[in-house]
Amino acid sequence: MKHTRSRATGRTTLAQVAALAGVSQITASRALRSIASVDPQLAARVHDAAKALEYVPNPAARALASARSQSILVLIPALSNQLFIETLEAVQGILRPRGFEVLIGNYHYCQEEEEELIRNYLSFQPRGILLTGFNRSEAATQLLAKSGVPCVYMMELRQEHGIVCVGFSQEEAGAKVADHLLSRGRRKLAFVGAQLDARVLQRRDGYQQAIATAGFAPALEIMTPEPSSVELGVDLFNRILMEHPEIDGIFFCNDDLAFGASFEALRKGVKIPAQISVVGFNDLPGASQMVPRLTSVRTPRASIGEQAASSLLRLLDGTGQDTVTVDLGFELVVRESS
Amino acid sequence: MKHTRSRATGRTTLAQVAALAGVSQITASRALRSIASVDPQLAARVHDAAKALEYVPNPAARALASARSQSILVLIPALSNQLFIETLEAVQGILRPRGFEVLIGNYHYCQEEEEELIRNYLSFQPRGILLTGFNRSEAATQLLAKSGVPCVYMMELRQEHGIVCVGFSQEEAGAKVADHLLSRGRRKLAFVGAQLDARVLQRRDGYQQAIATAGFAPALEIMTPEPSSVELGVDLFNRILMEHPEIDGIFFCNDDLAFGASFEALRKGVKIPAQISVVGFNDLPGASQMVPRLTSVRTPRASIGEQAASSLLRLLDGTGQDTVTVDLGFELVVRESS
DNA sequence: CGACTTTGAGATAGCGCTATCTTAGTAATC
DNA sequence: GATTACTAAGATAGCGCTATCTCAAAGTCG
Repeated sequence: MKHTRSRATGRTTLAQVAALAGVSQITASRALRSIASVDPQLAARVHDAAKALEYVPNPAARALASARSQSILVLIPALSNQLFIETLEAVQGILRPRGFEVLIGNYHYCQEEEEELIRNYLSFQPRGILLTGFNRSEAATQLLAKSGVPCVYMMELRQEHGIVCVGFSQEEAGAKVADHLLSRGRRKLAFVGAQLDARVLQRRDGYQQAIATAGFAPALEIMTPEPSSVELGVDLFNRILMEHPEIDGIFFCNDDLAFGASFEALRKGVKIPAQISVVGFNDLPGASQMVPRLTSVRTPRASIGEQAASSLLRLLDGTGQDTVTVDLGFELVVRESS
Repeated sequence: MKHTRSRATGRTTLAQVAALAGVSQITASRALRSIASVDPQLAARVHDAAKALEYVPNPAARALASARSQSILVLIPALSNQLFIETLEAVQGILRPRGFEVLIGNYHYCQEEEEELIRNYLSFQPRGILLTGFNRSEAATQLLAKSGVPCVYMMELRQEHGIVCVGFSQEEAGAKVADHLLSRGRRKLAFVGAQLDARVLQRRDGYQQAIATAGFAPALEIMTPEPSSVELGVDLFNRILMEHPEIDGIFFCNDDLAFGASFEALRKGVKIPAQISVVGFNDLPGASQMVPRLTSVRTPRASIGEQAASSLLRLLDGTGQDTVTVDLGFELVVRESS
């Protein structure tokens, strides 16, 4: 007897659907993929058969035969930051309904890990990749280029041939905060950055530039590679109070830090904004309820996810340009803390 | 000429590795999968060849040929809750290094969506599934059972044949909070629950039971299906102040809500805990820095993710029992707010 | 020492789909 | 009306791996 593997997966195959519909397997395949050259009547028969048999295509077989998957990789630097979660949700909201599988790669703000993730996930032949910013290892960049997989960059902007990106100007946002603090009469400004990713540095640059343009000079800059957190905000705020009592305005590059500072200020009896103005970044949920309500920069992270995913989709179906820069802007939300 | 599909994927195949190593393809396959019956010397040759050619296996081909993938599905009710993010990170920390691909399914606390996700992801033939709690649609349960894919349940406990679960007793946690508030002399207790998922209800049950056991009765219960948030905490706290001024202790089923209440209390000049004791749940980052520092129940969400993933792995390689209940406990962290 | 396990490596045959190539059948062109 | 040009549906041949089956070589034993 001819040998046949018995798998008993119990799953319906395309062949069964085709048989029931009375067409060849390839026609069934074409019908289910809505390929034009199939007679509408035949297509309808195939769809009915598929429904009747509860047919579910096998993604592995499809990927193997067509050398392309239906998955899209999203690389983000952290899940622990609410910011990226909102972006991710928006991305999924666009991609999943369109039948794409969203693979999430969290590289913990680590270039080596990002490179490793790219290497790994590239073996899944993703249809496209959504990346956060432009700062990555040379090897990672090479891998991406060599793979030929369409990429869309999120969060930062860069006008360069072949780059599709969706974000806002981190520099301008930083500048806006500096201008705001200066407009409040603050002159001894401190910049507090944690995590030190590329975006924080860009905000810092814009902020410094704005201060310089206004004819002043930054008074203090604290940059720490530690991840941003409420606790860290408490510590850094205390450090500023102790070591730099002259500071009258602080730009925390992340709301978490500003939250911690606000708590500590309440505890220490330091008046915000009377004594020190505080500005955060991202306008995370809760910022508006802080005591005092926190001035922050509202970033369009959900829209970024949405638009980036849509741009990628357009790139995939060929209706998009391969060089686009979508600037979604930001909004300085002025509240009590400044 | 014989027709051959030109794909130009440029990717090395197992056949090339086998050729370079001078063995048959199947032997190369076995060697790379570390299957015992391969001569160590041959295996070494194969590994060298694979490294030299930068061979990366094709997951689709592997999945198709073996009728099993290397992916594991994790279903969580929300990404927006920091709680689940920590669980997720822990799960990935265990699974990814072992070569598994972690598929994340977020069902937004919606049974229909969970069912849909299960239906969809099951077509990827995941090796295993990590689920949150036991509360799901009948259809979803059926799908899971029919699929035969090994499952591990997180967060809740249920001693039942064939169930592997890792979590803690939500009831006991609720009871512990009630006892604590009573021990502080609080007698007019309010329970505030949002989202109304199964776990919140379990905490509520334990809490009520404990109050009854102590010979008292709950004074107020606010349950809203809205998602938990700082803003909601503000609103509900205000509602309690206005409509139930007699309340002297509140158990917020989520820290978010307690955060909002704390802010509003500061703003309104309501003294916590002098006038009202406040207890949160989950001990999210920030709870310890709140003003006043928030009493909360620290839940072992990271350990739950870790242990659940490990249990699933054991189930997969056959070294685990199919009925296990791992109770990781919880800890009431008493701080200033009570 | 010959019949009988064990073992390890290779040969073969698909997994369930889709890319190509063919081939009838139909329409268009002169 | 015969030649050319399309079209739509089917036949064929894999995609890159692994499950099984085969078979020769190497033990094992009474």
